[in-house]
Amino acid sequence: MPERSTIYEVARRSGVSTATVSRVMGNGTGFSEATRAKVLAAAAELDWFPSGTARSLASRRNGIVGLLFPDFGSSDDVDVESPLYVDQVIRGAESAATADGDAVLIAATRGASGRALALSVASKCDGLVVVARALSEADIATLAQRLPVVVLSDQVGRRAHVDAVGVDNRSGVRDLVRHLTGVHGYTDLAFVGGPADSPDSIERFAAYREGLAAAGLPAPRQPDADGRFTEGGGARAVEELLDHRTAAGHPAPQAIVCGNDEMAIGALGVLALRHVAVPDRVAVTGFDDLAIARHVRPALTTVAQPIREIGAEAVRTVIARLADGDAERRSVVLTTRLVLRGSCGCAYGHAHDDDRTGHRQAPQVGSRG
Amino acid sequence: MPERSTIYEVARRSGVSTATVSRVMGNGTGFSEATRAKVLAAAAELDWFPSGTARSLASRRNGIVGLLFPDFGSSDDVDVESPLYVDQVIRGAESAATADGDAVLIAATRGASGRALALSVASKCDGLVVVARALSEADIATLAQRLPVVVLSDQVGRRAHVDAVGVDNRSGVRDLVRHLTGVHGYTDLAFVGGPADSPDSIERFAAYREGLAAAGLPAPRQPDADGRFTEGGGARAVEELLDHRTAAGHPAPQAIVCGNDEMAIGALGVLALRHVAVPDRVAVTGFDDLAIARHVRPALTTVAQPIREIGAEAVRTVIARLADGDAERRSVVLTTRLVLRGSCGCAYGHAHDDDRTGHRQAPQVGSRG
DNA sequence: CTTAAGTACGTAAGCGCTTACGTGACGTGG
DNA sequence: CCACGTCACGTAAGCGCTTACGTACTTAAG
Repeated sequence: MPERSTIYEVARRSGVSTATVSRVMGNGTGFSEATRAKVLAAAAELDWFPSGTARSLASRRNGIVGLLFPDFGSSDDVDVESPLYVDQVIRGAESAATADGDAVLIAATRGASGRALALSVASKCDGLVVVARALSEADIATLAQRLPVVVLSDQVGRRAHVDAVGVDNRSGVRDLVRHLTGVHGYTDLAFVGGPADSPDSIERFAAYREGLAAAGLPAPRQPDADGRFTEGGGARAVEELLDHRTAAGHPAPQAIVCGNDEMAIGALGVLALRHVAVPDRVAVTGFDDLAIARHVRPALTTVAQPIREIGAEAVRTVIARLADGDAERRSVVLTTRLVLRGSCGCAYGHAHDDDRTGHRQAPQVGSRG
Repeated sequence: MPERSTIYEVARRSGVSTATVSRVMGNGTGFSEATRAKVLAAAAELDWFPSGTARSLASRRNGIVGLLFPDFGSSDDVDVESPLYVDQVIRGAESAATADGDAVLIAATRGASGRALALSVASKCDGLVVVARALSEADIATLAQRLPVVVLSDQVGRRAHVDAVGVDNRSGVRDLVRHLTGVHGYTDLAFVGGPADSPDSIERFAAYREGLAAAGLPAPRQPDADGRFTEGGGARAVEELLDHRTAAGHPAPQAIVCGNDEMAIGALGVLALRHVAVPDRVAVTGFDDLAIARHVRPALTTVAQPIREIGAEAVRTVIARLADGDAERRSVVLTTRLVLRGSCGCAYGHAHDDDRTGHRQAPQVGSRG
């Protein structure tokens, strides 16, 4: 790389002070049109543009918001946990940040390396978005006293001094269970959960139980199987579920409610291998409404959540907090939506059916969640 | 946010100079164990960790590599172009960066806003990865004289002073066409291309022509249709293709070779709607081997490319260049691999078949590619 | 003509670190 | 006992910007 020029050279070359150069490149007031032209010309001649780093140090803002997410890929071998979810969050975050002139710095916490990585990232950002399970409570607390932190998909409202963005898992799952029990009349359901420490998984299971209770059906204390939120895990969970039932002399459940789409897809695979007809013999549902959900056969009935919007809203929340550090603590809860396709027993068999969906509500924003 | 403490307070509190604090927090030599403990204790008491920004300015390195990618989402309405491809690149980049203690700053260039965004991002990074079509040649040149730039999936070796990472599109597509013509005996093929300015699309079409020529078949000058790399675009392209053929009194082609998986999936949808049996009446193939390719029915025959690895390799190349700016220009070409599934006419009908694949070669790294 | 309010700058003091260079203490070989 | 190398630090000069403050000049009101 050639020697970089600095604001001093630009200032000298255009016959003004560095302050004026800075003003021209920055906020845009306090100089005449003629001066502006001179400065821009000098900058262009030298191929110069201001150093973001120096700018950040002087102005105490660098226009970077960090995004920390968990990556279980390496520890979980083939069953890479839903990169799709995080990918969507990333894209949403990026678009909200770019819309504001900021950029997103991403880093995955892998197991124990969390704290050091988090500090390193935090030291380079104005604010931070932390996806659930990426960081311990203690680490979040440490960071939160240095910069604005927004937590994603965690039990909204649990923490003091930390903003949160999440979705209404409960009403989505309740609608789903009501549909399964009410419309299809299933009475024998099973739930395949995600990791036991996943707030989303916990909430979804709780809502599943509420749904069963509301239908007058008995509800188990624990998920019937743990699919770890992965396709492979879901497949294994369903295999065990089926084997257990068989061993106990029971038939397969009428419906398998999965904690996310990936596990549901794993379930579909196992059921196909075992020649169990879906949805005729067993219905299967997911959660997320990933793009893939409409492409599997039968197409997956699921609960849609606005994943990109979660990422976007998180970044907006960080930016808002940056603008007003004393604002009241903020909890955003985005709504979910039941998406009916073939796998629950609704009209199926056609490729590229229009989805039949529940109604959509406006997002709700509240404080003290 | 409370007032942040600085290295000065930590130094005073631990009874050493700021230089020593810096040494303890940084490179890790030039102090005794006792001193180290004192400094760390003071830092912990004050909840202090060094400012990445200040550190960057002083050390002329910030451990951030930027990733610029095009986002055609907004301009293309429903047909968001393959976010999946970029998502994978991002994840690959992230993992390579994290492995090196760096982080990745991402930003999407949307249409004309490109240059300003690029400068803003570049000013915050040590080096830059630019996905094909994210930036103009001129802008890349400007940036390249300030920091290391690596271009992705572009015609490898075209630019001076800019490293590149790409895949061997040609051999993948040639293998594919040989399979289609040789094994299945198809003689009437059609090609659905991506955007005319996409280097990948151009290369794949060129290889398609070579494949046809090698089989002694006539090759068109242009792709038979343009599907813009999107699912919706692919669907429309195939509709037009079919209608054209019908209008001209010709039958549908025996095989439709699509420039990427998403268009192939769109094709599958249209063919299903029109009750054209795949692969019995028309075979369909893609390119990329996205996760979804194995889930559609029939499962998609496609050419796999190591997308994550592309992102990872790009970051590694940036880092290498940072370490040795005078090293020879570097071009990395990763290999592709034919993945045979049902949609080309090979064994089909089972869910979760094992894929049958071509052989895998070691990646080739060369210079002056 | 005087005064007050702008406007268009320039001066220079940082922002919070890193690091080249210097210093003193200590050990070691001759 | 001295010269010299090593180690553990301290001193202080930046890194390349932003911005509070000050100054000179212009304009308009009184």
